[in-house]
Amino acid sequence: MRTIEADPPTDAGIILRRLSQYAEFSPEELAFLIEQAATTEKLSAGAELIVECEPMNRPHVLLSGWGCRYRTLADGRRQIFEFILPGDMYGLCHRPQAIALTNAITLTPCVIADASPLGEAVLERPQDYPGLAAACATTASLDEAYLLNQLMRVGRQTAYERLAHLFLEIAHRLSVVGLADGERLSMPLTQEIIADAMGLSVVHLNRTLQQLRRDKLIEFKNGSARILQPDRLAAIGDFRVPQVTSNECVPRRPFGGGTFSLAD
Amino acid sequence: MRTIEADPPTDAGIILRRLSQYAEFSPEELAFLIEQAATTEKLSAGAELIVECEPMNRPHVLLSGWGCRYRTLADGRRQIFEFILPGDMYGLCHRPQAIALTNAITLTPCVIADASPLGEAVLERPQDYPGLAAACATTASLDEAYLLNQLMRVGRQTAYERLAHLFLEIAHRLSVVGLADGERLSMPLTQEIIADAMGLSVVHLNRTLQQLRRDKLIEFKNGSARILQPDRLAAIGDFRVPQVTSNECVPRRPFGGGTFSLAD
DNA sequence: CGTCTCCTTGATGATTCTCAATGCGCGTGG
DNA sequence: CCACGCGCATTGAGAATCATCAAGGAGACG
Repeated sequence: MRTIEADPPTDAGIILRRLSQYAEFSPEELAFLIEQAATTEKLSAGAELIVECEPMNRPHVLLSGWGCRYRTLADGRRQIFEFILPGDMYGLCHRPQAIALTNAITLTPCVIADASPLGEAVLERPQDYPGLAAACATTASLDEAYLLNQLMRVGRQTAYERLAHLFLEIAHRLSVVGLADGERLSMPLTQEIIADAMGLSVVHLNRTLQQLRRDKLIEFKNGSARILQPDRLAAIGDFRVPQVTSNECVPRRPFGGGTFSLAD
Repeated sequence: MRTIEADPPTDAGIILRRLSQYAEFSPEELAFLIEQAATTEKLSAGAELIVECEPMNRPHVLLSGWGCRYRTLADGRRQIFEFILPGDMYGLCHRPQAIALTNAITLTPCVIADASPLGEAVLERPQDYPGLAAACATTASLDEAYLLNQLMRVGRQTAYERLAHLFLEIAHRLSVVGLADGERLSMPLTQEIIADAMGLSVVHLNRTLQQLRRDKLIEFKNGSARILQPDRLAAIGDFRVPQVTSNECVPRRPFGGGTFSLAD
């Protein structure tokens, strides 16, 4: 299941690409970040990243592939809480002796990097790494924002609306790390996975996806998706790009719906 | 809507009662904590605590009353993310210049205390206040655990199961601060509020509550509830007491269902 | 060529929502 | 004191959403 790989394979840049969105880094911080991708590990799909109720060990960065955090009920029903996308960190927690609140697994073959030094720097000596600390705090807040979005979708939106919102959110997250252009994005999830994330049955999810395709809103083709009408999707799913740090912020207005460009 | 009150009215002890569950405090930390309840403020029901998309200002502690975090869709559908109970903190964020991801309001008349010094101590000088920092980290993790529980309920449980789980969770949280004994707890929520939290319509919530009463699982009487059969409720809702720091932790087993006593 | 995974479809039923109306307690003002 | 309004709980009826069960098809792969 696990293969240690000493040579940095390709993507150390994805960490930079991601985190440099959220703060300015000193040259030392940059060097420190690049080092994080020194030791990487390849995982096949279905590998355990985090096990619920066990102590959290080292924080990691996902360099490529998709993962998710989830929990199951006693009878096997599964709820996926959030997807872990390339450039995301997982396993970082402020609390000492923290135990995991959820499971996490890989959904596709993945490459991960041990980010223990980064985690330690941010938690133990934030004053020495202000840029890194700020960037990690921002990613943590974004994670919370995605979790809240997820709850909003599952709690108060129809299946159709949920999917519109989900695909825009994923497209946006992927575009931040350069894995989605204006319309096309990679979408390696099976319908069962999407269903477990959206709180739907596979059958109903399948039919709702068909509806989206029939309405010419999204296309799917062997592992990738194409957002055909981002504006209509945004209106349907009431999607807005998450805003976590103070800049402008469009206040919520009924049916106003901030227009959304996948390019940004 | 707001009334400034200089004299500490009654409950400074609730902060201690809550936080001392999670860490040992030095005498200085204790004194520091007690000071937090010096300036309190009374709010009526429906008062805004946090406004989405606006910069977060000072962190607070809720001393009495209930609040919630929520967001609404463009057409008015509301999702309540979590309840804020006596002893809970809100408005604390690691990120500088953070903007609020959700709204928060009071659901009943409330008394709040400004916890800015506490927030500053924990965020800026955690090494000087190790106990406080650890306790706040733990409460933050518990908040995340409650949010995940909420998503689990709404995404994968039936209305009946959701309510069983919710009431046990609230009973447990209240018992931590001494506001619930083994079976009886205060329950000042309207059905509309519970419905918005559980992602249900008011009508269906009403009928599901009746079912719980008919099944002799819970009783409701003018603003308070009585848990009649905690074990059966725990089995129905698949409830387990949240475990956030490393001690023993019952691993998830199909239909094993850790038994649950409200007393602890 | 068989097997496996995943997607798709049809049929049926349960869950849940919406609309609309009624009842009940409580405070307020006449 | 009583009528009234208001917020909240409750009920009935009908419809939409969504789940379940079961089966078939398409593609990948050894």
